Amino acid sequence: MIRLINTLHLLKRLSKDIKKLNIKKKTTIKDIANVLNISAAAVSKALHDDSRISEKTKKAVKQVAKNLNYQPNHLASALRKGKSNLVGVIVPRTNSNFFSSVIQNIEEVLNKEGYNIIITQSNESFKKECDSIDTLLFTQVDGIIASMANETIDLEYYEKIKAKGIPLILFDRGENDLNVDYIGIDDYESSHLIVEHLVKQGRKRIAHIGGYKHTRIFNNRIRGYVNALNKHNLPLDNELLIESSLTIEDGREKMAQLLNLKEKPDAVYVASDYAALGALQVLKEQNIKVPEDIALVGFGDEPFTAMVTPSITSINQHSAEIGKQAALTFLSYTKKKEIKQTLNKIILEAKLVVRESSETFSTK
Amino acid sequence: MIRLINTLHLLKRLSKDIKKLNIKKKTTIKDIANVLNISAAAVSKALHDDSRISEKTKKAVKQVAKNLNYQPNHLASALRKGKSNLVGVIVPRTNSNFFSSVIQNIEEVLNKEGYNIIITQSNESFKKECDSIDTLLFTQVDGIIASMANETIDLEYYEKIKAKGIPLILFDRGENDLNVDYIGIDDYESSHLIVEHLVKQGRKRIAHIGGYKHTRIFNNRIRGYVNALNKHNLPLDNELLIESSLTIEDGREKMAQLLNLKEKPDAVYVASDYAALGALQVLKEQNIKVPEDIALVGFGDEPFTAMVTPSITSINQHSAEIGKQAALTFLSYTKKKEIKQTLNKIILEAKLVVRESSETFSTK
DNA sequence: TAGTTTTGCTTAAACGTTTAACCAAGCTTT
DNA sequence: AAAGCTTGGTTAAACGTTTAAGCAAAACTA
Repeated sequence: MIRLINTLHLLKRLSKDIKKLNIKKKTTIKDIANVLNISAAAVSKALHDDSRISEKTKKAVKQVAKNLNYQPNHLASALRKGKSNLVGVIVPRTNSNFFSSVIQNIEEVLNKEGYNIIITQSNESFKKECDSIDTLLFTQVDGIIASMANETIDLEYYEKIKAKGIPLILFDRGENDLNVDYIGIDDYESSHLIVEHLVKQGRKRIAHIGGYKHTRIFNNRIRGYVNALNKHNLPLDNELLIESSLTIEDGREKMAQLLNLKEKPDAVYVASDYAALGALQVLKEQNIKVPEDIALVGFGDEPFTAMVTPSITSINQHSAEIGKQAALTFLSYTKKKEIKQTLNKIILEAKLVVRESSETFSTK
Repeated sequence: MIRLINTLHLLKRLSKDIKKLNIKKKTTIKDIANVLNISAAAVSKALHDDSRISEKTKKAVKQVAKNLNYQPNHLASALRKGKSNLVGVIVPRTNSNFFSSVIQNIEEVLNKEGYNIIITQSNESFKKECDSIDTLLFTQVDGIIASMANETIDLEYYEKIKAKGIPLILFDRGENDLNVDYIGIDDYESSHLIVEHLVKQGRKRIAHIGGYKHTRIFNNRIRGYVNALNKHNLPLDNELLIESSLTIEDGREKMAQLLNLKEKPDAVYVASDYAALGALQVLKEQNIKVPEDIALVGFGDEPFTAMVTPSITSINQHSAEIGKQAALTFLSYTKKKEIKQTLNKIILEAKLVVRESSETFSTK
C-alpha cells in the first residue's frame, strides 16, 4: 500500500518535471544568473547599470540576456516597485482630430520616459466614463489624464482618483472644483477673438450656438460672447443665444431655429465645428449665402473645416501643445515624492483661423 | 560599543514600524484575512466564489472587503496567473471613423469578458508600429488585434508576436502570409459593386485612384476594378489606373493628373474617402460638375462623405461588425489551451452607399 | 462502526523582479 | 597594523495574489 502511494508520488513529480522540460518557458533573470553562475540580484542590477556591478559582469549579463532573448516581465517589476509605468487617458471620443492629436502628443512625451498609455473612450457618456475610471484604477495606472464627457456633472468618481493618490490631469473639459491640474485654451478670450472678427466684418446681429453652461469651457465661451458683444456696444438678444449638445444634428436643429426668427442673425458663432457643419448644411439647403447673408464661425479647427465649401472659420485649440503639457505635468509628479495636487491651470492662447465662411472681403 | 550597535538596530526597527503605521497602505487580501481571522487563501477563494468556501464566510469576506474599500491588485494576480487580461490594439490612426468605431466595438465585447484594451497608433509608420509591438509585448498583453500601417512590408515584428505564443488577429489591413486570423470586407467584390454602379449610370471611362499594390486590400481593389471593367467590356486604360498613398493631398494631386489627360475620365473611383475628398476639391476648383461631368466614388463611408457638397458615394466597411468579430476571435483563443493559429479569414460583404457624387438620375 | 466522501478551510510555494542589508576581499589611511 | 573605505557582489525578503496539496472535522455509506 505504502509502496503504491510512493509510486504515485513519483509519477506526479515526474510528470511535473517533464512539463518543465517541455514547455519552453520565457527566460527570466534567474536563467541568466544560472548561465553566469551569479545571483539573480546581480543580474537585475547589471541590467539596470547599478554602480556596484563591474563592467565585465554587466557586459556578460547583457550578452547572455540577448542570446536567451530575455524580455523583462513588466508585471513583476511593476508589482515589486508599486508602479506600473502605465498612464490612463480618458477622452470623450478618439475620432475627432483634436483628441486624437492630443493623445498622440501625450504618447510621444510619455513614451520617451518609459511610460505607456491606455486610452479609453467615454463616448460622452457619464456611465462609460465611470467604468473607464474603474478600469484604469484596477489596472494600477500611475496617473490619469482626462477630458470629461459632456454629461459629467457628478465628480465623485474623479474624487476616487484623487483619493487613490495618483495624479489626475484634466484638459480641455475640466472642472476646476476638483482642484487638480488643468490644461486648456482661453475660451473666454477665444469668444472675444471671434466676435471682434465678426464685428470687423460689419456684422451686427451675432448669434451663438453654444454648449451647456454646466460645462465650464462652454460657459466661458458664452460669457466671452456676452462680454464681447457688450464691449462693441451690440445689444444681447436672448433669442440669439442657444445652448445645445453640439452634435451635427444639433447644429442643424438650432440653425433652423435661428432662421425661423423674425429678425435673422447676420452671423452665427457655433461652439463646435461639428455643430457648425450641421448649421452650414441647413444654410446651404435653404440657399442662404455664406458668408454674404450669414457669416459662420466654428470652434476646434477640425480638418474638415478647411475641406467643406465654403471653408469654415474656426479656433485652433493647440491640440499638440495641450497634449505635451498634459504629459509633462504628469511627469512632474513622478519626480516628487509626495503628491499634493492643487488647482494649477495652464491656459494657452487660442488662434483664430479665418476662412471663407466669415470673410466677405479680403483684409489683405 | 556593542550596546551602541544594538541601540542603532533598535532605532532602525522602530522607524520602520512607525513608517508602517503612518503610510496608509492599500488594503490587501491579507488585511481582510486578519480582520476575520482566516487565511489569505480563504479570502481569495471567497472573493472568487470558490465552491469550497461556505456561504457564511463568503458573505463576511465580501462585507469586510467593501468596508475596507478593498481594490484587488491586478498586477499581482496577473503575475501569478501569467496573464494580464489586457489586449493590445494597433491601428494606423484613431482619428478616422472606421478605426475609431472598430476600437469601440472591440472594447465593448472585451470589457464584458473582463479584458481591457491598450490602444496604440502607428501613424502609418513602420517604425512606430514596431515600437508599438514591443511596447505591447512588454506590457504582457494577452493578445494583439492590429491593422497594419501602409508602410509595413517586413513582417518580422509580427512574427515576434506569434513567437511569443499569444493570439494575433488582423483586420482591414492584413497580410495573409502571417497565417493568422483576419477580418475584413470583400475588397475585390466592392470594386465590382462600384464599377457596376457607375456603368449603370452610363459611365464609360472609369478611372481608379488606388492604394499601393503591395498592400493586399488595395491590390484586391485594383484587381476587382480591372476585372469588373473586363466584365462590362470596357477597355483598361493604364492612364486611368493610378497608385498612391491615398492622403487628401495625394487625392488632389492624382485628380489633377487625371484632368490633364487628353481623354478625361467620366468617373473616378478612389480607394479612400480622404483621397476622394481631395479629388473633389480639385474638381470643384476647376469648375467641373460632379456628378454630371465626372462621377466620384470613395471608399470607407466616413461621416464627412455625407456632409460635403456634393455628398460622396462610398463603400461601407461594417466597422462595428469587424470590431466585434475581431474581439470574438480573440476570445475564442482564451478558451482553448493550446494556441495554434492558422489562416482563418472572416470576410464581410460590403455595402455601396450611393450619394450625390455619382447619381445623375434617381433610379427610384 | 469502520470506512469513505464532502466540506471548509490552512499551509506554503509560486509568479519574476527589486532592494535593503549584509559580507568578504582588497585597498587606503594613519 | 588596526581601522575604515571601496568594490563587487550575495542573501533573503518583499510586492499581492493564486493554487496545489494537505488536513481535520463533519457527514454520509454500507
